[in-house]
Amino acid sequence: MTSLRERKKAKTRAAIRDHAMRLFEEQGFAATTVDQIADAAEVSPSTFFRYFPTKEDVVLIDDVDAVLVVAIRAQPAGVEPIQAILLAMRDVFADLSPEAWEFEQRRQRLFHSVPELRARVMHQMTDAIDLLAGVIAERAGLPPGDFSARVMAGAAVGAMLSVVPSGGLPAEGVTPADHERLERALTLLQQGLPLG
Amino acid sequence: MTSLRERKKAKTRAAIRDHAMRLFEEQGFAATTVDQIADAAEVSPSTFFRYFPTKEDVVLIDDVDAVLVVAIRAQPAGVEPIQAILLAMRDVFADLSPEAWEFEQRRQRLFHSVPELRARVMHQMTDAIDLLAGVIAERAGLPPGDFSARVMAGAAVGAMLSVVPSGGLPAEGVTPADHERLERALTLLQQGLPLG
DNA sequence: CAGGAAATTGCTAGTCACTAGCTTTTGACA
DNA sequence: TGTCAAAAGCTAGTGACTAGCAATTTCCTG
Repeated sequence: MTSLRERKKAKTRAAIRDHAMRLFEEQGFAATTVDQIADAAEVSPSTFFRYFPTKEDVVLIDDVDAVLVVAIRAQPAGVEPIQAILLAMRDVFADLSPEAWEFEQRRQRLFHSVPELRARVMHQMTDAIDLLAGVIAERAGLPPGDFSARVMAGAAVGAMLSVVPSGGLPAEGVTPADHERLERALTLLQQGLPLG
Repeated sequence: MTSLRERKKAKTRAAIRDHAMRLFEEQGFAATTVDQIADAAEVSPSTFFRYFPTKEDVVLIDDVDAVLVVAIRAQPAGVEPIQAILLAMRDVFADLSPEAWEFEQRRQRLFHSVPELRARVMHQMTDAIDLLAGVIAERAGLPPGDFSARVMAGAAVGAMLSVVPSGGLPAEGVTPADHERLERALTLLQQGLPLG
């Protein structure tokens, strides 16, 4: 079913992304030019921009939030909202292949060190809150856009964010150590944020 | 005490910012070039960059989080953390002069409509969490860096963020309507996030 | 007030991300 | 094999931002 064209396109996309990641890791994000990446991937600079709208986008993925939403919807109806998020995250992480896991870690490392990328990831947080708010309201039988569901979604995302000290949306790639902290954070939130 | 030099500098800075804001509002952020701003403010483009490192920074302020931290520290010792945040915000808003308030609203409107700016504001959220976590731990007599304090800080910031549907850190400028929602959000958080 | 140090500004020339429009190549399919 | 459309390359820009140098302005001291 996959035509030659599609296969080639996928290969080009992968080549660009791989060389970009490698160069970012070797020389840093800012010091790597799009031309260098294009050269390494043996495409023209214009082709680079046809595949990725900006240099940053090479390391960003699109539909991660959506995956989480699906996983939350898949939880049994009786489960409480925060608990459902927690279980859903476990499912998502359990489904990660070793390669995917390793790739996530590399990306996470990049996010960690490059401010511009961190900013972009944060930006997706608003969307994450929107999505989560929708799912929470849905599960609780509340109208979409319900304020209390929104606040809970915000608190959940914020709690998740606090786990990775220097930023990075957990749903988008976390190290194993972070994963455990993530669980603890959501558990705390579930218990009404006890201190100490 | 203010030398001629300092006064001139302040005036130049204000001129650049005012003209930039005006042009952004009139023509949009992307459509406004630094050269235009420089022309309008009657300085050279290089001078623009001496005052503001990037075009975005013209609309961004620096120490807003610090103000909030001070206000939280000023709350009486017995008050619970979230409550302290709530009271502190009231104090901060009460202290705003009418002009400052109006300026904040203009900025808020810009953040609302310009994705790049939103991203930058979000970026400051991590710092906000760090600061808040410190203050919360301090007030609760916990060691700095305490995990539960961090999670609470994250949840608080997230809850505040959820108030403004399309982003924008509340502490940095909110419309009056937002202010009321902000209070409600923190109250909900305080009550352990009841739904409905 | 003179006159030099220090700060501030402007200018020049550049790099790099990104866009628009056009031509050339290459895979698809009759 | 010939034709059509997708994809890649090329050219020429724009605009944010930097580095370094020269001119100007404010400040300070004698």
